[in-house]
Amino acid sequence: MTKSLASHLSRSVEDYLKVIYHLTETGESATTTAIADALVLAAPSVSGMVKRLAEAALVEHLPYKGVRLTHRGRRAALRILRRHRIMETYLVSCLGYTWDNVHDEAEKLEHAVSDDLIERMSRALGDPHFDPHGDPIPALDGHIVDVTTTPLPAIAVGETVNIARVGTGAADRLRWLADAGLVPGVRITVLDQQPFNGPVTVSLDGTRRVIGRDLALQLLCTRQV
Amino acid sequence: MTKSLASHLSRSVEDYLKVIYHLTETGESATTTAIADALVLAAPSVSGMVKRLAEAALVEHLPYKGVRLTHRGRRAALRILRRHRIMETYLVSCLGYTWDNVHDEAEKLEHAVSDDLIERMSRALGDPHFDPHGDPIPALDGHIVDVTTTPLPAIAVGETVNIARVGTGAADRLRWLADAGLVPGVRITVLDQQPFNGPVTVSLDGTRRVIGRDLALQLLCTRQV
DNA sequence: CGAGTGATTTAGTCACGACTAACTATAAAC
DNA sequence: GTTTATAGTTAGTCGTGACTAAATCACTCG
Repeated sequence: MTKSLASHLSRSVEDYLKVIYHLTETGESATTTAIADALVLAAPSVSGMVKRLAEAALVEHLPYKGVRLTHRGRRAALRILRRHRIMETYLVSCLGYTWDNVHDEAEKLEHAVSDDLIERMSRALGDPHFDPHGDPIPALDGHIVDVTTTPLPAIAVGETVNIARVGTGAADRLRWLADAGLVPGVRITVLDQQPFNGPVTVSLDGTRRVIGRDLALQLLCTRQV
Repeated sequence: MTKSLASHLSRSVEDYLKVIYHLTETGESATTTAIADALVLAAPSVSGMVKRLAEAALVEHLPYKGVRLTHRGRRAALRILRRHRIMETYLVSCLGYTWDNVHDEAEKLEHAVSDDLIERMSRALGDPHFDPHGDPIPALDGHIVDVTTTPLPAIAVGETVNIARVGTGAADRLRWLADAGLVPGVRITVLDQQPFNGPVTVSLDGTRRVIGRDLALQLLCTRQV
């Protein structure tokens, strides 16, 4: 029974929380400018909103230092993340979207759908734990699995790994990867690692793929299985 | 220099257009108070918005008289109506909603979904022409079919008709009707019409149903097969 | 025809969430 | 340790879209 006191958070507030969560999750600190950059807003707008978020007890603000989500803020952020990822998965699995064009649609819908609808979608999908990009879907209780992955360039030649996750949202890159068959779930063997940030060569279903450094860094792999 | 437009109408503007369309469609005149009542707003709020809508050339405003949609306003309203009805149909057909609880969800989503998504949903449904309540779904070009219906109390005893449409959105009434099997598409024969606004008795698949006056008025029927 | 009533509009506020301009804190450079 | 660049904050404004209070229009009734 979710008595979300934050009965209703505005669209903007949800966007801020999502960005703050993402920044802290990826190790960056959630500074005013980092948030402003991510949301494409002017810094003073962020300063103002941060103050309101702090008043609403969604973040703790250390002036001139940055912000940290409170427990409530984190719960709210995870709820939005769940919506976003379930939505993306649903659009891809049930409505023929491709993983490179779901993001924008999900971005708008995550603020509009009810909890009920999200749970219906989740059920229709068999309650998945990962979205099409391999990102973990937070559970209803806020629990989110933490998969340890290794970027492809750090995998030794000869090793066989699974692609677990793709760390980019850029549509053109995603399209290229999909065309090459390099999607979460597939198994690849590293055939060659060129030095000096050179490309990686892998074998996928017996065929060779050469992957540039930038892209290879976005392919996050797991060793087990 | 109020230019604004087409590109994106705000959520509020869309709601106003929808209500104005609905009012004029059902024969009522779209006066300030009628709009205010429908949207549960204070009259001055409506006055203000009507002015803005008129500046944006979405409505024509005859002060103290009421408002009429312009061609552009009508097109915009029909686009939203299409979204709403496709959405309702999709939620019922694909996500297990019942016709009495789709309205609110569709109400929020109609403002957030892209045209692309709506068309995907429409295709997934086989491009339906009617929503679960029997309301016609406007086509992409704005064309909307006009089905001539007769309220059940005006059908003569002995006549057999089809229920084409249900003219209420009230969840409790819809639930009762669904339980009784009185949904769009079914064929019924009028067995009795009590005078003085009394109930109507019909036969549905050989079983009898007695329907109170209020509800019977909401059942809009067609005679042709 | 004038008074009254109800619908409508104007006037003035408020909250939200963006912006620019200008000020201040922190940290790095000499 | 002062200077300076950069990041952050304050102050003030704007647009949207709601509100209340007060004025105004239109129509009906005596």
